[in-house]
Amino acid sequence: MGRSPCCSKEGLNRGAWTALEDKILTSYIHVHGEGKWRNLPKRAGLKRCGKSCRLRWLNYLRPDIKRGNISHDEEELIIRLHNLLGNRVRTRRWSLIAGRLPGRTDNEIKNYWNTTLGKRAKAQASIEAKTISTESRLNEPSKSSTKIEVIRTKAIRCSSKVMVPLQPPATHQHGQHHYTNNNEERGGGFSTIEAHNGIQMLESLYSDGGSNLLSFEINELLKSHDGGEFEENPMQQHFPLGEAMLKDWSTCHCLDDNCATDLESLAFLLDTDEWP
DNA sequence: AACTCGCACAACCGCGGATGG
DNA sequence: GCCATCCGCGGTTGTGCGAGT
Repeated sequence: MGRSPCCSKEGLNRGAWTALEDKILTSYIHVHGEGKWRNLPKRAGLKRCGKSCRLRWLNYLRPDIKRGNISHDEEELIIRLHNLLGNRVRTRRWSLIAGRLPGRTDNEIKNYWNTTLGKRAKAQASIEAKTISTESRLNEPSKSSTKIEVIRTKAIRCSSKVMVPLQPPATHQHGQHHYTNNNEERGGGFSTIEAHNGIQMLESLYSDGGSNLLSFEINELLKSHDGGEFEENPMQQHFPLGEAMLKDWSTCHCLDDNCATDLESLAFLLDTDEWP
């Protein structure tokens, strides 16, 4: 049977939107409101696909869109919510996260995760893998003859030299894309990876003592998932957010600016090429 | 100055759920 | 219940821009 395409692609504009197209779309929506995306281009006189119009409006033209860099608070919220929702396959993950961040779009958050936070997650995963590999090698010297592929990373050397604070890590410079709390730092203080299921995560969210997550719609989250059970989340290995960590974060004493100094030095160690 | 590379973000694409006839 | 259509989501791609060489 197959699906018919959302629109004929012939004769339609593609790529970047022009100022005139933006103006036409904005004016049309102001008059007629959102919705009916399929017919909107024809009615508005735009040579665009309806989906393209919808995307342009939702991600860029909407008046309540908040432009600018993701703040530290927003970033933490994204991470926490991603850990909560990241294992939920096709259950409006990004849109749910975006719903907790006024003025932010799901596309923006998704991009931010893919470009920034996701990389930190991967880096963290490599650190953990290397740490586990090293520890197991030390614990089992008789197996030294076995060829184990070890990826040498700067980070693992760092983890062996720098005692990672028990406190959760500090903040970054706002608005400059100058982050000092990359994920290596964030996860480094936890030598073990706590595997939480979603309910535990939710409980920890509710115990966070004052953040706006207190108003998190647990039922809304659960009702869209069959039985409310969470699958195993590989990302939780990347962001080992234990309950204690979440609680510590919620108290926000970790967010003092003066905490950033140690983490900046840690970041320097992670970045340096002087490791053998 | 010219070129390369990496990053950030806007936009596109395909799929699945919801809905109505 | 079946089918067609619309809407919305996540994954991916394309592109502009700044930094580095």
